[in-house]
Amino acid sequence: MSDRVPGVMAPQRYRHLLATAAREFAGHGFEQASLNAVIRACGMSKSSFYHYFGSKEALFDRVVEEASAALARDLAAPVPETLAGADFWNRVEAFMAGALAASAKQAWYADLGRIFYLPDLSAERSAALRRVLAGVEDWLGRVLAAGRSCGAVRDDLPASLQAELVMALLQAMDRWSLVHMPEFDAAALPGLVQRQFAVLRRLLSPDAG
Amino acid sequence: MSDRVPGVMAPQRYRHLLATAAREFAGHGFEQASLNAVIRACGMSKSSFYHYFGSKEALFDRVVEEASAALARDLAAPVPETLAGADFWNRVEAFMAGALAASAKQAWYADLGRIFYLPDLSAERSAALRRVLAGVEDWLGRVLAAGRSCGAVRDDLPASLQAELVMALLQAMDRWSLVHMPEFDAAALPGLVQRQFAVLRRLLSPDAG
DNA sequence: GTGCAGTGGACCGATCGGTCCAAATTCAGA
DNA sequence: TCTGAATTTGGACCGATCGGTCCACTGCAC
Repeated sequence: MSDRVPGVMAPQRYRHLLATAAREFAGHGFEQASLNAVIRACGMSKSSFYHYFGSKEALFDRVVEEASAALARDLAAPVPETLAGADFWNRVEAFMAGALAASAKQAWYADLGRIFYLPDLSAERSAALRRVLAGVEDWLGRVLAAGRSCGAVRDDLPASLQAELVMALLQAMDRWSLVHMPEFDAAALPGLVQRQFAVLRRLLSPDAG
Repeated sequence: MSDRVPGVMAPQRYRHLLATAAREFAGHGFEQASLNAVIRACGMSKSSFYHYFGSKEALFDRVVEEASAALARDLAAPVPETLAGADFWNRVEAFMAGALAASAKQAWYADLGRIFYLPDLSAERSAALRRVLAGVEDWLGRVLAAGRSCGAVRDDLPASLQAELVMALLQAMDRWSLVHMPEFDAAALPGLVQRQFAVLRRLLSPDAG
């Protein structure tokens, strides 16, 4: 009956470990996160952990890999070049709405978000995180290029700067929402999200809208 | 000849200690910063340090206090309400140019900047940092209010969100500049700074400019 | 039985912030 | 100039925590 496979953890313990680790890493960053705390919370002993993972870094990499893979699976990010056209901004908005809905559904995804843009310092240690960051950066860069190609995105600033600004704005909105959301009633929420999207659009659109 | 005052460190040693600590805190955040590394770098022993400071936290507080006091002295931030008027944006731009010039002059100020917006986690420990953050937040809020009162700043988003977005943008520009500045020749620099300011203005101005 | 995946837990060396005390240094009063 | 108190210092030491190692013991499969 048991689905045990040698060298592989039982699925539910594995999920529990990764979720606990994700929370810990998201909350404290890689260096400050306590591996001891994670395995303690999972009722796991040191030797058991090190039987399956080579190091704290390996656990971090696994968390990043699994979470980003799941997110990519759920998100179905469009090929950037297909966004170009007259309704560039409508397509972007549609994707963002979908992304927002998906990420609100899974705490797992929020942890991944906090992992990959809160602590710049953690990135240096994890090849997996660097890979994911590079992937997002590349995708965003191509989206911006597509927007420029159809006149929907202004070109008076370096694209790399625009990408950094977009990431910063999204992160700031996220952070603000976490803190101030409870103050707003649910009815005002869709309008707020829409106005937040409008901020991005205003930032990137050429002057003569 | 010696200007020794009981219970007070010799001025140059004091400055060296604070500067070293500022760099360490800015680079690693409060928790991850190594007090041992700081005093080692200053050729100071544990007991000497603890003779003058009660704790690592006290050192952090002192760094924040001294740096922010020096910055406030150099900056001469205008009373927000005096910015209101037809040339709100010109006044803001003038102030920002002055602030940029002042902060570029002193490495000390850059460290303070990194200290107070990179690690949200460090803020919880230091009353001094919380106080400075609250002061900046309050000042920025009043600037935004002044801008609204004269129609220079849009009011379709919560002011607290606008403040957070402004901080995020400034930080992102800062970070981007640190990385990408070397790629641009000095001639292109003033135009770039101007366009970065234009980004802020575009973010905050009402649609019908 | 025998072998091996899996586990508990003692243990390691390093680093952390912080304490303590005795020696060194400084300085005032005689 | 000597002396005694106060200030300042070096450095051993403390308990805790860290990531990581090691080994003996379990329990199941063949």
